[in-house]
Formats: sequence, structure tokens, C-alpha cells
Amino acid sequence: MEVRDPQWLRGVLPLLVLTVLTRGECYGYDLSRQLETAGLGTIKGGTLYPVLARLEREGSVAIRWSEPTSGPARKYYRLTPAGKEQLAAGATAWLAFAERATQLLRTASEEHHDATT
Amino acid sequence: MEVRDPQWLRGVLPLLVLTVLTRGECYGYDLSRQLETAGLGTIKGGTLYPVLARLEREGSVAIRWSEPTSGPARKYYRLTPAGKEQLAAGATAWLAFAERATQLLRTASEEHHDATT
DNA sequence: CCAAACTAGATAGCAACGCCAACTAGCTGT
DNA sequence: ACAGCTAGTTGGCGTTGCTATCTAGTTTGG
Repeated sequence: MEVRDPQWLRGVLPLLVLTVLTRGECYGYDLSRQLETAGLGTIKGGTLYPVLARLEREGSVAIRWSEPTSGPARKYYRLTPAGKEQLAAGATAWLAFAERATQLLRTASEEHHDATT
Repeated sequence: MEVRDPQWLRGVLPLLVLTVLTRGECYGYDLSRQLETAGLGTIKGGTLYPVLARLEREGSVAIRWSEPTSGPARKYYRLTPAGKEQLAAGATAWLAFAERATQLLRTASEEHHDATT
């Protein structure tokens, strides 16, 4: 079985990206590795870059090109104030939703050991 | 602001439906109200019935028509053994995913009060 | 008595978005 | 020279929740 259903990322992935960016500016390829390290599975380029492009169009992130002395050029992203607000609102709402879904889903696993608290 | 982003239900809605069905057999219209009561927002017919149809096609739920003495006929759904397995596997995987996403998202809110544990 | 509102379910078409695959391009190591 | 990694981009696909609309029975109100 796969580690995650692709659909589960929908709507959350932009929030996860913005969250990583609160640590400081970062480029796409590194972002992808940080998300993997966070246990969220592999986020391939074809998934990540379109998300970053959307965030940029919405003004949630700002970009800066770096042309390092060695290696390919990197596109560094950093949070804008608008991005911070979007993250704050979105994260709060998602966490509330996930909390309720978690509560409901847990009742299924607990059905067999009724701990009368 | 809305209570939830529509996208957040993707992939989880079938699990939520199956979870409600662990309480016993239930018909669609009532399912929709139970999900709302659980704090997950309104799940309209156009969303719910296709989900139930998929679950039936996959053999995760079995149906029974009731023709009550009054009111429209109801289609009662109940979990099959296959549905229970699907729920167990899916719920575990989603809970793990949500746990990791929650951890990451919380770091953004905690960024400003560095509690050095 | 007819209309509105509610219960109960079904379906068509739309749009968002993550996925796969393929591509450019620079650098490194053998 | 060529394979492989880093870095980013694009096109088209499939899933699936949403809106809107429809059928049909029941109840309530003017």
C-alpha cells in the first residue's frame, strides 16, 4: 500500500509549502526534500512547481533568482505578508477540520474498547 | 470565511462515511446529517450519493431498500467485511498523514514562542 | 384544493489540482 | 563522451467534490 492517497494533499499542500517557508527563504528542489523529511512522502517537481507558481501569482510568495558560481540557477521563494496571513487563516481552518475528522475516524478504531471516561 | 475548503474532503469523505456506518446501517439523507453534526459541514446530496454509489460498486457497503408505510423509500447502507478492512487501512493511513501535516503546520504558529524543550 | 416545503435519491457537467511523463540545461565524475 | 544529479518547466490525464436540476412521495398552510 502507498504511504498516502494523492488526494489527501489537495488544498493542504500550499499550506505545507508556506509553512516550510516560515523557516526562511528556500528554493523548490530543497522544499521538496524538506517536505519529504517531514514525513509527507515524495513531492515531485511536476506537483510542486505548479503550486509555487500559483502562490506567486496570488502574491503569497516573492521570488529571487540566484545564479550561483556552480550548479543550475535557483529560484528562491520567500513569504510575503499576504502569504503569512493566508497561511495563518488556512492553517487554523485546516487544523480545525483535521481535528474533527480525526475525532470521527478514531471512533471507528475505538468501537471495540469502550473506555467510559 | 467558509468552514472548510472543499478540497479537504477529497479522499477522506469515503472514510468518514464508512466510519459513520460502523455505528450501524444508515440511509444517505441521515448520513449527511450525521456528518454535519460531527462538525464537518454540510455534505449535499450531489456529493454524498455518488460517494455511496462508488462504495457500493467497490463492495465496501451493501444496500437494502426499505419501503416505509409513510415517506419516500430509503436506501439503507451497511458495512461489508471488505468495507471494514478498507476503513481500517484507510483511516490508519490518513490519521498518520494528518498527524504529520498537523505537526508541520503547528510549527508555523509556534514560530514566535520558541519553547526550548 | 393547490402550492410550498421537506424528505429521499439520482444525474450531468464543471473545475480544481495532484500526478506522470517528457523536456531543457548546467554541472560532476569516470 | 556519457551517465547522473541538480533545478526548473510544461502538457495532458484522472479523480472527485460541487452546483444545478430532476423525480417523487409526504406534510402543512392559505
